[in-house]
Amino acid sequence: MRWSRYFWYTSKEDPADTEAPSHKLLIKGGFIKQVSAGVYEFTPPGVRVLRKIENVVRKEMDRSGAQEVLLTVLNPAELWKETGRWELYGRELFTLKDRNGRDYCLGPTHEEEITDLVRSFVNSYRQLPLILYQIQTKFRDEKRPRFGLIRGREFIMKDAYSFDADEFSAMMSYETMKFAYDRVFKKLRLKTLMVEASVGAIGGISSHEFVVLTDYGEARVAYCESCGYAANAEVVKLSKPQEEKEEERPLEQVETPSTDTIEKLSNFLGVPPRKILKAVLYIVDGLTPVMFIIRGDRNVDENKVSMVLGTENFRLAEDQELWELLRTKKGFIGPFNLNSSIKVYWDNSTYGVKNAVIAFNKPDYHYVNANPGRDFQYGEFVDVCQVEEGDPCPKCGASLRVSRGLEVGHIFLLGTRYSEPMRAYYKDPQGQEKPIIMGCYGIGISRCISAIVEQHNDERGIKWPTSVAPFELDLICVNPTDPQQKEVAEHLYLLSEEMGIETIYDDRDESPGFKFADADLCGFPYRIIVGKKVKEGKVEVQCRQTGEKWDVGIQEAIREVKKRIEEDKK
RNA sequence: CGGGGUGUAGCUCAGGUGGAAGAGCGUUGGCUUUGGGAGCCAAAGGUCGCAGGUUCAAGUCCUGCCACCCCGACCA
Repeated sequence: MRWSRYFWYTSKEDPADTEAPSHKLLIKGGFIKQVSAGVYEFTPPGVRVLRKIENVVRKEMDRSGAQEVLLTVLNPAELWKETGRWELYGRELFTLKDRNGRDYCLGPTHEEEITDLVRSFVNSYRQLPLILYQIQTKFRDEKRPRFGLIRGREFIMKDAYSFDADEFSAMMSYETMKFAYDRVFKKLRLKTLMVEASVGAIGGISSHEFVVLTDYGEARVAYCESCGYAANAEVVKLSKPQEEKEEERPLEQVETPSTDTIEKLSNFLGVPPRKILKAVLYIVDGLTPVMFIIRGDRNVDENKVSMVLGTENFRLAEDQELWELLRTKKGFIGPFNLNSSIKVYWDNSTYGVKNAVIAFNKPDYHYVNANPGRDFQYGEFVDVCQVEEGDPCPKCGASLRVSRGLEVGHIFLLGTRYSEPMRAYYKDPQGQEKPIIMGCYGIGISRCISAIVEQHNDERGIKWPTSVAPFELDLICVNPTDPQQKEVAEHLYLLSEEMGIETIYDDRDESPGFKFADADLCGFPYRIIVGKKVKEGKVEVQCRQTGEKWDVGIQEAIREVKKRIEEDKK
């Protein structure tokens, strides 16, 4: 491809309104252009990267026996009503009506549709197992799109669905996908961590996420460097700590004016936050108050709360509700003198404290030196504590590391969540009707572009792994007005095409620095520079990943680059 | 959905206290230049996010709305 004719425009200036390196570089490098919040266009080079990723995924899916389908973007509401998700999915669902007033949505995921497809053809155990997949644009009306392709409202996803006759077979399908995912991410040069994930309120059986560690992810991931345990922070179990050994001091009521945060209270009393018992009041389903007591230096993990409550429909109580329910205000909530209708849960972290500070619903007062058994009674213990760096690994007890991560893949053994309500049944060898066991497996294709850039960039720009680079080779003619340079460059261009190298030939009439800067920014794995040295029969080869550069004879240049490209792609 | 911020040329931004719409980059034409985002000359380019209001006069002040970005809660 001759750059002078190619629809590819980079920017010298950093784009405004971008934060994440991948977002910045993809826009600056002219791979994508924003159309509205979370909606992006792909330019020709952007599409080339996208297609390469798709093809890596496609190849590994096909290799593991999955078969490609193409479902629809426009989904009729009826299917979604069959599983109840028309209501459950909530505001994330992009919905619309046709001219006759019939309801549709733009598919955010395709369990309903694939189940419908399968139930209409599969009716015998002989037709199972089966794995179908598609690569399709999805739509989710996200509350907050973020970081370019990392979280869009329109995005491209590979979603696969497995159909099995029994749970054992379903586990096999699950494992097959797990291995396929490992291969995919290896080929994309994405360092991922496979973490245990929440099976969520829909009650799946098993679930793992493939996570890229980066500050611009939205998942919190905990992992153990000593035993290899890794999990989404929300599923890491934290148990009761050792009982503290400390002499019990006499209980006091202390006036603690306007200490409405743990920090203020801790400073005011000169007591470390871990000795303070914090109470948090939630309102469930808009009416039922539920109180959680947790150690002051810890935070409530609302994902864990939803597990305890069995619903996601809860929120923190507002100031007015605190007054109506407890006659107190924020900072002075405690488990004392409560109306019996208020359920109180004690987080495991509160176990065994001695001489604690705790509020008792009297504004501007706290108890100091409160001790369990003597001054208050524990109730039901739960685990709603957000995991922090250094917490004990639930497998081996070593210190956990906690880090932000970007979820690029998710595998989920669904069971019969969809097949049951949609009556996707098959007849077993005994002639019994049974629901198909399903699994679903996603890879965020467009998100992977960002993830790769997050892991492969430097201050000059992107460093694409060869397997996904828009072009493998950037051929730069330093001075196209020099007939000798021009001739050599044209020759090498033709030769590279002949050798099957994907080459962009930078024949633009621009200054050398301009072309070099673009080469760095756009991240081609290899660069051949045709410049002054052609007089000595040499050109320069550069490798973007390693930064090495060396001169080679004009005749050897293409062959040498070809060899390296082949190496990279293994 | 809560909190914060931004909106002026294609892009990045400047425009105290109201008084003729600006710069750099990019674009177009010309000349020069060619190993790290070149130089000189000339030119084109604007619904100052939108709608109201105050005022002799609004990019600037007031009200409402919209869009986008960031932080939190949620998804690949």
